Amino acid sequence: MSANAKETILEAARKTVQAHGYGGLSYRDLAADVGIKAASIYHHFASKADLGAAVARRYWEDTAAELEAMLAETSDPVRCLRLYPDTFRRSLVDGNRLCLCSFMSAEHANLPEGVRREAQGFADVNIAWLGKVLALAGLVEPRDSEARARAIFAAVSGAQLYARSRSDVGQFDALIESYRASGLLPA
Amino acid sequence: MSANAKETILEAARKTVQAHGYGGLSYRDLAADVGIKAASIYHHFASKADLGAAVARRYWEDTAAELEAMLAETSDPVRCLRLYPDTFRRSLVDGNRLCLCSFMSAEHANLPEGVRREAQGFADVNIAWLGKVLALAGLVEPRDSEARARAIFAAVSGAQLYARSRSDVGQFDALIESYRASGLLPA
DNA sequence: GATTCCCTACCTGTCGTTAGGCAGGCTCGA
DNA sequence: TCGAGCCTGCCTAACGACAGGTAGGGAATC
Repeated sequence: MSANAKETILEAARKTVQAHGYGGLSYRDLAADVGIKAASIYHHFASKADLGAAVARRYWEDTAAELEAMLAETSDPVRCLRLYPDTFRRSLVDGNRLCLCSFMSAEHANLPEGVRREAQGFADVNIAWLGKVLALAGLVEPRDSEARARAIFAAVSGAQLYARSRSDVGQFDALIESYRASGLLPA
Repeated sequence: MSANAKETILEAARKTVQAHGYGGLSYRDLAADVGIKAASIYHHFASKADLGAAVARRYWEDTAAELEAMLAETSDPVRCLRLYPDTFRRSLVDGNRLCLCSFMSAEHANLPEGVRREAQGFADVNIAWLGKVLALAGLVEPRDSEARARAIFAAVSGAQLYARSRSDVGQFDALIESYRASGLLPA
């Protein structure tokens, strides 16, 4: 447990926040999850705010790497747009979890400043990537690509939120399909 | 204070939940808000779960009435679709608040069953109304109107969530405009 | 006289956080 | 090679604050 305790804590905390939010993250429960005591977490993170910020930062870093890898692998922007909703879909499949950024956006008013900032990073990363891919695909006017990117990100987030409220991934799939039918996403 | 204490509590609780969620709703703070003591709330609501369910129920009832009134007033479905995002916009303007249903959807895993059910009622009401209006407007195939209604509801919710995370109503307006430009909403 | 509405006082449990200690592995001078 | 000292990672125990909820009483209303 010792070697990568910090990583184990980060991972467990991420999963908890995606299910119960930052407010639902408790040092005692988290410690029990990873098999240590609550006070021991303070050896790795100075405060809950520090932990929250670290979790959110790791979340967008991982996502940025994953999205870049996807684009590098296929180099087909339209296919990338097709695959994009899958990251959100996976959270739902994995225990009906929400995007960490969405949960923290809801909790916006209760969040320490550092946590808030890192949570926004996730949206920034997604929108930047979508904007780039949309420009590569040439589906929208270049000057509209960032606005469209934001729209796609917000809409997919909303779809995940709705599907989660029904504990039904099928609802997510249907919503994405509707986005394609309506023209928000390429068909 | 006595005559409509229950109503005052419901209203104050609704505003708190829209800002801090069900988890962020505390009997002590709520009591202080309305000018009584925490224990006195139990004369009106038997438990926090009861209060939460009542707040959510009132929320969708009010929304249902408001939407029906709007449709009855203008009887122009396209204009109704144009005005629809305004309900969400108003929450943002009023203290950067979120839709109560969206917040509770995020908190889904932490909610008592009764609260969860009433929170879903809001989405049901919105989707049913949107479906009806879309059918009246004849903008989509009748058999697609409910799916499109769901898509609009989810997308607008997502837009509100994103705008809130930036404390910027302008982002909401821009997102709605993008939805119109892309064809999700009529232009 | 019963009901309504609110009160004070208190219960148990959980929260984030801190103080202080203990065991094992590291470095480094004698 | 040995032991001293230090760092790391974890522990137990406790702190004050706050949570939801309860018991029981007092005053006004019907």
